Amino acid sequence: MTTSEEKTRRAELIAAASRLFKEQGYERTTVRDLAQAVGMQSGSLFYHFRTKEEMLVAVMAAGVAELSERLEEALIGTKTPLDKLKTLFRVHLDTLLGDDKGALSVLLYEWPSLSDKARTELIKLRDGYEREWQRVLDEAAAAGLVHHDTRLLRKLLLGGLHWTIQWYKPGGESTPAELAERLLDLVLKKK
Amino acid sequence: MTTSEEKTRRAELIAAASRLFKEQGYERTTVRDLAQAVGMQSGSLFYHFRTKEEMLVAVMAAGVAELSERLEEALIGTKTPLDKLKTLFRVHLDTLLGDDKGALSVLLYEWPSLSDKARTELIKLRDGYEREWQRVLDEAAAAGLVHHDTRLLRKLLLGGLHWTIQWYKPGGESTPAELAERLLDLVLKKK
DNA sequence: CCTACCGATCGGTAGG
DNA sequence: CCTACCGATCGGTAGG
Repeated sequence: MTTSEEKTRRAELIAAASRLFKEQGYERTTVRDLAQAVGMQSGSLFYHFRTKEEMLVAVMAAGVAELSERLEEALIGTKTPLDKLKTLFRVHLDTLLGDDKGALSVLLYEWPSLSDKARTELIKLRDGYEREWQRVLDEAAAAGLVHHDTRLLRKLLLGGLHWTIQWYKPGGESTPAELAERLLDLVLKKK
Repeated sequence: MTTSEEKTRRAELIAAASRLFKEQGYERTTVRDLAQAVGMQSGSLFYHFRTKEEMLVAVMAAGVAELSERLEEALIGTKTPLDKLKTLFRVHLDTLLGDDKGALSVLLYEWPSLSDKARTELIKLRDGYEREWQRVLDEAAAAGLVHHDTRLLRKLLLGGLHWTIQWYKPGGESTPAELAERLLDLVLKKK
C-alpha cells in the first residue's frame, strides 16, 4: 500500500532529521543534507513535508512522545516514592545520553528556531512530561525525600539533566544509569 | 585618536552582537542585521572583524571575562564558606538574568556554531570560571554544607543555573537574587 | 568606513 | 518521487 510506504519514508526522514539536527543544529542543516541522508533529491522532501520547519516540529514531537511513553511505562513497575524518583532520573538520562537517536536533544535545544504557532503546540506536549515529574517530586517531598519547594526543584533538576548532554562523554566513568543515581543522591535528603 | 575611536566602534559592535545573537541566535542573525544595529553598511563590518565568526568569539570572550571579573570582585568581601557559596549563585544569576547585555547567554548556548579552533580557545577561558566554582564548592563541602561529590554537584548546579534563562520571566515572583537563594537552599545540607 | 558587487547557497516550486 | 529551476539572501571582497 502506498500509504504505509509513505509512512515508512516519513519515519526514515524523521530519524535522519533527528540525527542531523542533533549533530549540526537545525539552522546549519540544509534540505539537501536531509534529502541525501535518505537517498532522495532535495525537491522530493517537499512531497513529505511542506516546509523544513515542519520536519523540526515532527522531530520534536517524536522526541517528547517517546520520552513520555518511556517514563509512563517505566513507572508502572515502581512502588515506593524513592523508586519512582529513581525512574525519573534514569529514564531521562537513558533517553538523552543513551539510545536516543537525537530527537530529545533537538527538543531541548531547538526552541528558538520554531515559529510561535509551532512553539505553542509543542509546549503543551512538553508540559505533560513535566507534570509527571511534578507529581513524582510532590510524592517524594511528602515522604521527606527531597526539599519541599518541588516546583523550583523540578526546574533545577530538569535543567541540570538537560545540560548533561553538553559534557557527558559515553564510555567515561559513568553510564547514564549510574550518572542518574549519583545525581539523585545530590538532592536526596535521606535514603 | 583613530585607535580609540576604533575601539569604541568595536565595543559598540560587540554590544549589538551580544543583544542580537541572544535574541535571534547567531545563525539567524545576518551581517546586515549587525551593521544596521550600529548604523553602518554591511560591508563595513569587515573593517572591524575579519569574519562573522570572529564577532561571535568576541562576544563569548567578553561574556566569560565579565562573569569571571564579577565573581572575583564579589568574592573579595566574603568570609565564610556559606557566604562564598551564596555569592557564586547570586553573581551567576544576576549576570545571566539581570543586567547582562546578552553575552553570557550567547556564551552558554552558541558553542555549536564555533569552529574547533575558536572552541578550544574559549574552553580555556570558561574553565577558569568553573575552577573558581570548584574551589568554593570544595570549601563548602569540607564545611559540611553540601554533598561531597563536588565535581558532579558543580555540573548539576551550573547546568541548572544555565537553564534558568529558558524559563525565568523578569518581574515574576522572584528577582534573580531571590532565585539564587532559593536554589542554593535546594542543595544545602545544613545552614 | 562606503559603494558596488559577487559567487555560493538557501528553502521551496512547477510540471511531470 | 525526479528534473529543472527560481528568487532571495547569505557572508564576504575590491577599490576607493
